[in-house]
Amino acid sequence: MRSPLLFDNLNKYAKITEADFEQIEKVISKKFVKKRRTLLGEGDTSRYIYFVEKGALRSFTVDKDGIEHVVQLAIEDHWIADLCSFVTQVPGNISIESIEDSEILLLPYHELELLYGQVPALERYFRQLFQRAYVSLQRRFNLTLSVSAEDRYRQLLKDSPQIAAKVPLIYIASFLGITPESLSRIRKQIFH
Amino acid sequence: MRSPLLFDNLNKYAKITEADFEQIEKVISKKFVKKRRTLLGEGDTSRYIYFVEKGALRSFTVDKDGIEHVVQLAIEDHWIADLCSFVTQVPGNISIESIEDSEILLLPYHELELLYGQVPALERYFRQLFQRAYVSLQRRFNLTLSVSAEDRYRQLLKDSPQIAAKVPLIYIASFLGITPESLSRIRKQIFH
DNA sequence: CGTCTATTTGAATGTACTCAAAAGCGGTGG
DNA sequence: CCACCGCTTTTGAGTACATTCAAATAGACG
Repeated sequence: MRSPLLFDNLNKYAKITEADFEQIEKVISKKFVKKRRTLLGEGDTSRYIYFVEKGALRSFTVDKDGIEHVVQLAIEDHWIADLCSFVTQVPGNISIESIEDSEILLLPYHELELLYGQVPALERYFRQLFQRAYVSLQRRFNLTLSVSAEDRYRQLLKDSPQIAAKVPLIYIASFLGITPESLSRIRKQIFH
Repeated sequence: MRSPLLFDNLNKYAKITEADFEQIEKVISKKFVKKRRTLLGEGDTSRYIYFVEKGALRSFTVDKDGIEHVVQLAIEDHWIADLCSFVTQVPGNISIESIEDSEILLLPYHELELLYGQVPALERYFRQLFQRAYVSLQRRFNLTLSVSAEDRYRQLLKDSPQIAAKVPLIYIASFLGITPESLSRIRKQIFH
């Protein structure tokens, strides 16, 4: 269960000692998933928050017409969850699925709550994580309202080149709030 | 500085005793503002989080073409702030303005941080407030991507009839992410 | 190789936008 | 009290960007 990737990530935003990390490791489990596997279905309560060690995941909702809307795209070294369901521990309407074969760390809700008391630095880490989530969502929402689909795609290329490079077009289009056809045309435009 | 409205609001989500409330009251100040006054300008650092006792406020950003985008509409009994700037205490890009003559309570950042240590129930209250802010933003974003402008307006009529009733059309249109002209036509459609 | 999924292209359509201008509403000062 | 001014709402006409529907092509995987 040694995960240098997670250890370094935690230390990017908080000071987590080796002893702290051993505590954390005890409650984390690792999962290998194949491509296109559902980790969390609509109506499930999110028991875990997921840390991507390798691969890529997406979270999405399904609207009344059956159209999927990608809420989040997560690659290596990032967390993903239905935060709404995770923090409230009630059933949510977000699904989480692997985009490719992936390796994931699972951090369970109740154990995390207990750990907060034992490892204060961890609470700071997650409080900041939630703050960043809010701020980045607000920024993304703002972009969606104020700039064209093409500029939003250019922004994504700049902000998250790794995501733009490895995630299939259909999911990126959905994440940007446009159709795959539109993004295909935008790409053609940009790259001649 | 007695504010029964705030006292009741705090007790809706946490158990705040009379003694707790006296502590809180000490750091709160009250402000009367005329219509169309700026409380927080672009580039300011948000020293306060505002509680609306009476009237209505809006927060908004201005994009590169000078178009305003309403981020939040707040009436009586609601908080409003540039949460991004408030929690980080760095300059933000959100402005806050009164829509009509209003009475506002100001809760300052540093005093709130200190109070957290003395009144644990207050920390719980604000943690939950931030969580609700995140969840409601996610929901709004989702609606913007998945349903038509007309359905979004109908949703607003259902969720926040008081806002729909008293806030001028231009701000509601901006909040919904459409032009005033479009909302005017949608309204005509709905109300014959 | 065949099937399933993803991407690209074309053509027609539509929803909301821009621009322009008129009408309505409200507050202020002469 | 009325006239004026600024801001808001409405209406009209033309437009643009992204959508839908349909179908062909390309890739991935067993």
